[in-house]
Amino acid sequence: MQYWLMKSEPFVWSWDQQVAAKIAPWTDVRNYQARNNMKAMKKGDQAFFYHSSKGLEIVGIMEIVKEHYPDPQDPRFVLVDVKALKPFKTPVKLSDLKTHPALADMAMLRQSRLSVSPITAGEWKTICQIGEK
DNA sequence: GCCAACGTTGGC
DNA sequence: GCCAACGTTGGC
Repeated sequence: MQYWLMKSEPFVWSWDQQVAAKIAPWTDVRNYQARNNMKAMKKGDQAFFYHSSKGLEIVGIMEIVKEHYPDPQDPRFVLVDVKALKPFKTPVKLSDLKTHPALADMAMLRQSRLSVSPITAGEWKTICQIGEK
């Protein structure tokens, strides 16, 4: 199983909307590196939901329920379907990620503009421990 | 609102 | 294929 982090601006698509929608496609990724990460996703993989621009925190965990398929808006890009699994008790702030020594190599920190990035198993565990406190 | 860090575009 | 100019993302 692989782990991911997916960013969304909450005023465009928020965690609460994701929860209400149950299963929804992850749309509007227009970056090839992010797309390639989406193509690498397998059914059953888990992903953090991160609120960018406003919030700046990981708010919960999602599961990939359908692997990549062409984006009808632009066939060069793809969609995956995701489902909210559970919210964090304590959202994990960007500032927490930045200050934690075990997370210094996180892909999203190294490349802040990448909207879909891989998370290692170790990073996943560390972040979940903070979020479930 | 600013700006750093990228990514994309288009002329050559 | 290079690179300057421009556009976008996203934190501050």
